[in-house]
Amino acid sequence: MASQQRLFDDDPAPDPKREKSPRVEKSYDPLPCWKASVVYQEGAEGVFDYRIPDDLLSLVRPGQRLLVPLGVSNRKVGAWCVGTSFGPPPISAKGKPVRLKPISNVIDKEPLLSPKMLELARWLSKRYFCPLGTVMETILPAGVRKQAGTRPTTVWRVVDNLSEKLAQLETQRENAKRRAPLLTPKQRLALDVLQQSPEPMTLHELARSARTSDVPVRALKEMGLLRAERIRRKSKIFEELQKEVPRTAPLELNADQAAAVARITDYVRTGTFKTILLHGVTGSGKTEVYLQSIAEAVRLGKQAIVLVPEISLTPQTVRRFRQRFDSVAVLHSHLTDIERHVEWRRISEGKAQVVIGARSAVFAPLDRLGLIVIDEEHETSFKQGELPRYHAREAARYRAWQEGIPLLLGSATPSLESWYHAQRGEYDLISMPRRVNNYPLPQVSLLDLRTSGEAGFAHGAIHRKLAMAIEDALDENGQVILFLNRRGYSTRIQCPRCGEVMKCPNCDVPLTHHRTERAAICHYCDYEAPIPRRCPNPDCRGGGDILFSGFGTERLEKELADRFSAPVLRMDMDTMRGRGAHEKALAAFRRGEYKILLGTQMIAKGLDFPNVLLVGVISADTSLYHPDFRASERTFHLITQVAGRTGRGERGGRVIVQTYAPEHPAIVAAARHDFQAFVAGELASRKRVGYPPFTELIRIIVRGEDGGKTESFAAHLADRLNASLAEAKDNAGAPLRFRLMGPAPAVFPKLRGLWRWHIHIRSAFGAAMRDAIRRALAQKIDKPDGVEWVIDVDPIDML
DNA sequence: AGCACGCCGACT
DNA sequence: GTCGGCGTGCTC
Repeated sequence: MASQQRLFDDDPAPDPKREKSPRVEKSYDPLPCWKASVVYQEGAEGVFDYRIPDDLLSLVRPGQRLLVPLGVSNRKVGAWCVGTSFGPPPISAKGKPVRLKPISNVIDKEPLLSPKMLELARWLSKRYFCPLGTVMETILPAGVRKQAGTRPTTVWRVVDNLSEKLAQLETQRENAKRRAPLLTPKQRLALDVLQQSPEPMTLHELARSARTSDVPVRALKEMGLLRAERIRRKSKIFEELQKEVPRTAPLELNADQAAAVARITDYVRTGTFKTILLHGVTGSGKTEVYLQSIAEAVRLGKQAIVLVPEISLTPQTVRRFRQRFDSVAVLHSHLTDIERHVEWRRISEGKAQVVIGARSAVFAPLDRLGLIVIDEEHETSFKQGELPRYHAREAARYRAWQEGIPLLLGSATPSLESWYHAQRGEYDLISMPRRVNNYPLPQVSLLDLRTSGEAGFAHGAIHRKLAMAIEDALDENGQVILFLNRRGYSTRIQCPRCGEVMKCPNCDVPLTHHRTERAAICHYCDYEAPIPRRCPNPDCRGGGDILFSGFGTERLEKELADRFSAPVLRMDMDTMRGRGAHEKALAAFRRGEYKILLGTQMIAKGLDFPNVLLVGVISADTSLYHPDFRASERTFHLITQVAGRTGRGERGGRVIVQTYAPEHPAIVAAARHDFQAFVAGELASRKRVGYPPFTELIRIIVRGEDGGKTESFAAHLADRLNASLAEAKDNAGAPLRFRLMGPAPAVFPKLRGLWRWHIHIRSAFGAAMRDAIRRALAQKIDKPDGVEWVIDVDPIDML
């Protein structure tokens, strides 16, 4: 402490805090060493390097999670190893070499993500503006991360130098002049059992296998003949056997299907990256094409991923795959953490031939991939609505490219994006324009609500002609599906005198009257308010009853019950809460316990009931006038998909579509089953206005409690982006074109109590646009408190 | 996300 | 003068 001696009285007293870190640091010797590059599981963004200490050198590999010290306190945090290298430490911003801290420990013994999955993660991170650590956390299911269904256990094996050890003990025994043999018969037996066992055992297991108590086993342990090992063991549920499903033979293919399978398997056999768009009308037998194409991949010793929309991932779908393949793994959001962990392990151990699942199953850790299939590829549920806002179709394309394998996209109504690429010859197009068994597509008639003679919905949601058709279908002992994409009872609660509509205080959207809940409910934030008796507006306090108008499924259900004697099943988010409710309801409908099925989106797709003779669309226009450039496309998809739910048996089927816009191209085309006409018109109009698929689109949403702060920050962001885009344009060798619009108030300017502004950027030069945005965001952004913002690349939700 | 640093006002 | 308020910025 001599150095702390004070030379002058006015010298500052030595600061004890400084003692530990002397002002003059010993210069750090930047010797090259083994380094691990990591990204943190949460917290700071960016890649950081750590020194790999010698004792961990053989244990650390990319794709593993590590425990590393962070910050001055060196608290231990989880991090993903994204690379290892030998070399000098990196240079800090101040120009000095960084003093690398050593890794504390490994979390996983083995890498959880392969180098290829790491590459995929890097690509996702860049493309969707998402921190790499967050992407890694998404790729690995939560159940695996938490090692759900396993617990740490001590297991024992026989020591390696057993004979030596025994000889030693024998000598001791002789020296002690003990007459009894070294090991009792029970001990001898237990030791033999453990020696024979390929796996180490717990003390309890060993005692049981040797048909004895734990006394002899403990004795062996005391003698030092057993060696302990700490491992994570799977709990019972993990060992649960996969249900045996009776095998069925492949169906006979028609000419279209056979040709499709031949084309697809050609790419599978040669191992060629190619995106194939399988355009097959509803009921054309696309699933059988998937099954037989996958069967070929399996014959070649390869594996397949099948992505389906969450909603159609029913036990029936899964059973169809289980009937054809020995080992099918299933991944979807309704699994428990443990179930998902079980499936993931089976997959990563190479035991699954086919993985079927929703969006995130695109990350299934298969290493002999031969084919990826995306069914209903136009479905918007393949886009994740939160960080990372990836599209499974794009992630799948990247994987297919990585592996050199085909990606098969199937749909009756392909997305405009995929169709456009097929038109340009970038994707292979395979058409199946006929239904299996040559069943005709159902006849679709439009019911013009403007001229139907009954003004609006005043007399109910079901018009005379539709009601008659329902009667006919029921008379023939058939079933009916009615589609109405609105939950609740009445969609508008209004004062008859002042006209005030009851709105959500957090979201500024009209509240929906829900009868069962006896409340006015906001469909965006779940705000609930009691139904007022009279107008709550103090200036009005008007007389007369509150006016309820607009139809939801709840009200339609009541109308059906009043008008028809047939049993009615309602399926929407309100009636289908809880695990398995969906499957149960559909099974009951299949058994014929219900004659009429009415519901929202969730009944529009995938259902296959041969006895459905009539499909009714209550209001085709609901989705048509959204201020969203995809409104037409969505409407077309919906009507086509719903219509496809009938005519799936020998008895045929018909469709009635109630609409106020019977001339709208999307509705006309859907009624004629004319996809070609629809896309031709829609593509032309997208081209005219410069929207996808002719440009790529990026949306930036700014949200905040304070409307003014939110708006001004959005404006600041837009300025910054504009500057960066302009710079990119100037520096480019070729002419680039970017269009930035906004900031403008979002379609719902206030949601969940937050004001919302958005900015849209479009360009045919997607990569250049993303680069320019990346540069704009690389600099520090002074974001006011209480304001948040997100980037959505290729957004689906434009509201 | 946590933690230190630092620049301002209230108090011994 | 010193304590502590929390805004700012860094973490290998």
